[in-house]
Amino acid sequence: MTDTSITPAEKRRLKVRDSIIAAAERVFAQEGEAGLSIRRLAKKIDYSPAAIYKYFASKDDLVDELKDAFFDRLLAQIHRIADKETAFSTRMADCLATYVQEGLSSPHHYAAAFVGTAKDTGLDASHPDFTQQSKGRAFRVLMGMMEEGIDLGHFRDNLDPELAAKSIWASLHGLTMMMIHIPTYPRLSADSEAPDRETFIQMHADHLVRGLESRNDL
Amino acid sequence: MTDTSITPAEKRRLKVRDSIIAAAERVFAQEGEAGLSIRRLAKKIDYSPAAIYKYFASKDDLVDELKDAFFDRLLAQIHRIADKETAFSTRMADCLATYVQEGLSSPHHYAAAFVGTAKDTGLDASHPDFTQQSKGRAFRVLMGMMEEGIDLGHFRDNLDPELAAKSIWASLHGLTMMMIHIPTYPRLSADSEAPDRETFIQMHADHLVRGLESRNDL
DNA sequence: AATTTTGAGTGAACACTGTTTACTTTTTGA
DNA sequence: TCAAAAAGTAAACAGTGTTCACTCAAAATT
Repeated sequence: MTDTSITPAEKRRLKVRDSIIAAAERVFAQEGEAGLSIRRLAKKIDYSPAAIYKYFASKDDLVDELKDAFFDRLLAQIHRIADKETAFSTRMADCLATYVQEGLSSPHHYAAAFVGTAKDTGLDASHPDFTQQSKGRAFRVLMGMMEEGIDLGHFRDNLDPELAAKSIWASLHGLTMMMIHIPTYPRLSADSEAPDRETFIQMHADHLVRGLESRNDL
Repeated sequence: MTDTSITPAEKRRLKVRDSIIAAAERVFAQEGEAGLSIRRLAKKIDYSPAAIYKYFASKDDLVDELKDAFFDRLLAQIHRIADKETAFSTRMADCLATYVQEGLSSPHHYAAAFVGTAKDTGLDASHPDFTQQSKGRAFRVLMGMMEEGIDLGHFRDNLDPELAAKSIWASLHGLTMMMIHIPTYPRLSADSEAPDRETFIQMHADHLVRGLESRNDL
């Protein structure tokens, strides 16, 4: 039990590695990938640029780590809502809104997480890593709620849970991206009655849920 | 009438300018902004890199022109559908699908058009250029259909056309971006019954329209 | 305890990037 | 014809990610 097989050398190495990530995170959060240069990063932690390549194979690898960490946080927030035992409708709506809001809280992370990198497995459920990844796990939460909604009779029973979940996800993704890239979204003119972002997000979520609901007509 | 005040010199200048744009377009369409370098572009058209700066203030300016041209094409496609005199429902659904498909036909253009550049006016209707821009004009088409749908009684009459249109747009944008960045979207596993993209786009559009439709309950 | 081996860290270079500046050459208008 | 304007360029500046040969200190082995 005492032998955790972690030598002091490894401990030191991890410390340096973490300091690189921490510094990178600070820059990335504020300026995104464009503002994060290896040389700049090296200066910040008092190492040579080449040193960073002893810890990360490439800049992309380093940035991927930041993205993964972000998606872990996102997943945690989603679970914080999804695991509640509140009524289904509010739980669902809250989940959708939380997804967008968490994305907006780290716009650079969120946007970067969706531009395809090499090791990106997309949402291909057949990929071995899929269920392990935070992105995949976040999707499974959404898909689980989808199934619950269908079982409860809230949603049309002719829906394919996976496809419906992917449709919803796309819509959430779109709003998040719009709000990230267009600072004024969804403000109209300089009009007085423009809704704040939070209420617009809720409206959006409301539209999405309505699109799935079961009805008498048709 | 004969004096269009376009000198041979201006004509030549425009020819060179167009050749720059044409070459840039070819590279950009296939490799995106990352693959488009001024030096590479200069080689392709047999000019020095510095020459390009006699025609464009910056690379961003040049790329902006490509984006604008793309959005003009997108708008044209939208109008091709929207101006038809078919039934409202099919017209609306076709418009939404066309938007996504046109985005997918030029993924680099589409994705790049939404990362904010300096002169980007977003969707702020108060901005003087807003109605002139293709993006703004495309939005007005969508918003017009929104109003039509409400008038016809298809959509709930308590909807704000502008906000509803922006919600729909965000959802379309999301699906387009997902399909651009995740090559397998929305494929499930290697399952047989995975729908092709076109039917998924239609399903998505269907969900969106349903979310706006008027109903008896509630 | 001495010696070998491993690994951390580095300076300098490579091959790029967008952009600017000073300069030459060509074209145009008077 | 000649001055002025415009077109085009080579070279440099200030960056970028990355690699390589190298040093030096720490760990492992004898």
